[in-house]
Amino acid sequence: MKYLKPWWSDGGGLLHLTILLSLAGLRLDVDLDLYLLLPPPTLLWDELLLAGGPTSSAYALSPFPASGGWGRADQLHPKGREPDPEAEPEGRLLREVRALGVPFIPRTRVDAWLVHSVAAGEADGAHGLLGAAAAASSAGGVGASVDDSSQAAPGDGGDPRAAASSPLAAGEEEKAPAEPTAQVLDAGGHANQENEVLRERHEAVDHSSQNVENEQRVSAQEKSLPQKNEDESKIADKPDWEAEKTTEPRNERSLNGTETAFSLEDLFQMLSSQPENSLEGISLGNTFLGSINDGMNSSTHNVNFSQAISHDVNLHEAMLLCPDNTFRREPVARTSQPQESFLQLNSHTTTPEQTLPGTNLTGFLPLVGSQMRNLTSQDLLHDLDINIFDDINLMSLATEGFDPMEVSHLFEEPDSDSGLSLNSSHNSTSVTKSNSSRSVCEGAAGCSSDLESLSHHDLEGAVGGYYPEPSKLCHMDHRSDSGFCGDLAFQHIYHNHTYHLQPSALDSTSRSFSWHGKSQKVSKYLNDTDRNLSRDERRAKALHIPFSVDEIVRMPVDSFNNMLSRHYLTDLQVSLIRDIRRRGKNKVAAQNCRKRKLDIILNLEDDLCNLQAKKEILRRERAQYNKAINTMKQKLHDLYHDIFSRLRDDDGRPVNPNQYVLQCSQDGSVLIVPKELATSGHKKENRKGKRK
DNA sequence: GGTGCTTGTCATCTG
DNA sequence: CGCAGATGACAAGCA
Repeated sequence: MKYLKPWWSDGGGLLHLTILLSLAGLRLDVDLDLYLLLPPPTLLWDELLLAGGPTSSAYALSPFPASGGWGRADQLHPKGREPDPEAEPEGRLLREVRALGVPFIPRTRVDAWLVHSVAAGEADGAHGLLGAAAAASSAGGVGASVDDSSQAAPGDGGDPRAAASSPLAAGEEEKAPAEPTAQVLDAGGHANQENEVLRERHEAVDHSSQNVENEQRVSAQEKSLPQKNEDESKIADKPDWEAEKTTEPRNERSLNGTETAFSLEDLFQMLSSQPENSLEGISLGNTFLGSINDGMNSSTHNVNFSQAISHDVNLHEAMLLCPDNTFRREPVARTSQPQESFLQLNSHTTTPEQTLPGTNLTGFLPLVGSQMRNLTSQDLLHDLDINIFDDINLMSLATEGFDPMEVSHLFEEPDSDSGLSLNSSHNSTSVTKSNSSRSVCEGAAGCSSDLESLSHHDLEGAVGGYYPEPSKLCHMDHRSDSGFCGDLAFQHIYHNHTYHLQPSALDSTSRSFSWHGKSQKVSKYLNDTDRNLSRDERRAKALHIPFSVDEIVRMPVDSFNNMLSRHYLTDLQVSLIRDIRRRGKNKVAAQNCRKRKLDIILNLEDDLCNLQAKKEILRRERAQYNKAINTMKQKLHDLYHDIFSRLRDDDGRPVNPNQYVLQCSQDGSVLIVPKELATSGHKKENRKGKRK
């Protein structure tokens, strides 16, 4: 049995924690006790271990072992029983952190992991961070360095810091083998160990292909996991989009693990190198959007910053897949903490019930990555819809004149309108802002202490305006479940990014518009201007409608109604939205109608030309026929007189054509008949014909 | 300023 | 009956 070393076991861990917290300037009013109370996110792997699955040799990664060291979670915290934080070494950490007066205390596992990652990465270099990140991504999202068996076992009561070696050393010796991703990430120095671990796993699952490539085995293992693990089978039962998010990213990370490590390190180097403006130093717009663009352009190098911070997803997954769910808070408690709204907004990749409670502001970094890791091509579009812009909101908060005290104040005062101060932050603490980042911030600055203010920011993002009366505008149901909030956030944030397009642009955009593909909105949004807004757009801006006009118009009926029902909108807003939709629909209908009318007119003109041509042809034919008829009449007349000129009666005198007519009988003989008889005979024949 | 065209909007009809 | 689309009529904007 091998145990993982606690991240704080590194002597520099706490120092780096302090550094990070200081440079971040954040105070996230963390209840570390709660954080420490959370059961380890390793139950997934514990389940695998207990099930004798392929991870039987995997290390359980837990940042919350009872002994203060990384250890087997099942030995650390019996399922369903929460450890006493004060009785555990973590309490010392908490006390030390508090004693240092650090304004930032990780509240959540994500925070802790983030801090830990930075600490490990700075202490160990890129590799340490890489290993931690890899382990985090692989073993349930908790970055960890693997200690050898000599490390203090859980529950032995040893001081983890005293017993710990550097995470790097531990990581160098034994990379967290909980998932192949870690080996892929650290393939440089641990090929043998990787193979060993993989071999063990394959033996455990009686896998036939032991000689295949590591990647092949990795993929095979990953494919076999859902079949052997009950928890993962739940993932398979999820909808496709959800299943993809829970399964695909592993391959993604495996493929891009190296880039992930670099990006992650770069991220935190930026953090470290710019203490005062650390968060601003992260060119969110560039990094984030760059990742988006990369993801859209290429599926191979798409994940930059996003992937680097994506490991938290496994933390999510591991926690979410925790069978006993002891770490979850009750929904009531969840709703009682407004700051969790951000979590809910950020947890779309999971089911509403799977949201990670307590994820605070710092959680947005990994969460961004969690959604971005899949954003390779098509998935990017969908994930953008649901998740990314939520994260933009959060990250933009960091880049937009981020005032840590203000933010902490936001978190402390859920009902205040302090979220609106984010507007003022545009010209307050922000040193320099690129246009792009500013656009992002304006469009998606949705981080506030409560959902209401969040919605206001989203409104701002949607309409690019301000909030003269924020409390009267859009209201979001933060009392509803997290899924609601997630979807809500997805909707209004997603709406942000086509909003200021000119009608033509909107039209052109909307033609390629897909409810599952909105990546264009990112770049469109960056070019956002208030110029040439239509009347409805201005109206929407005035009322802070959190949706784009184009979207309001083009949204399917069901989606439209669903959208209205899911948002707390004033009657005025609803009325305006319906008017916008009606006018937009009618505008399109009028355009279609006119086009159709023009088409009809053109068709009629064409028909008229064709008919005139046909008429002319017929007229000419008629003239020709009449001419032929006249010719034949003339010939017949000539022939008639020629015949009579040659006829002689019994006396040898010429026959008068005025008294006689030629009559052809049925047998072909020609008779000379007096006209009286001929006319009477014709009458009789006519009568017979009429009788017949 | 008048004119014709385009476009948006409203009212009404239609399926 | 409600709704979305179609369409006639009107007005505004523009060249």
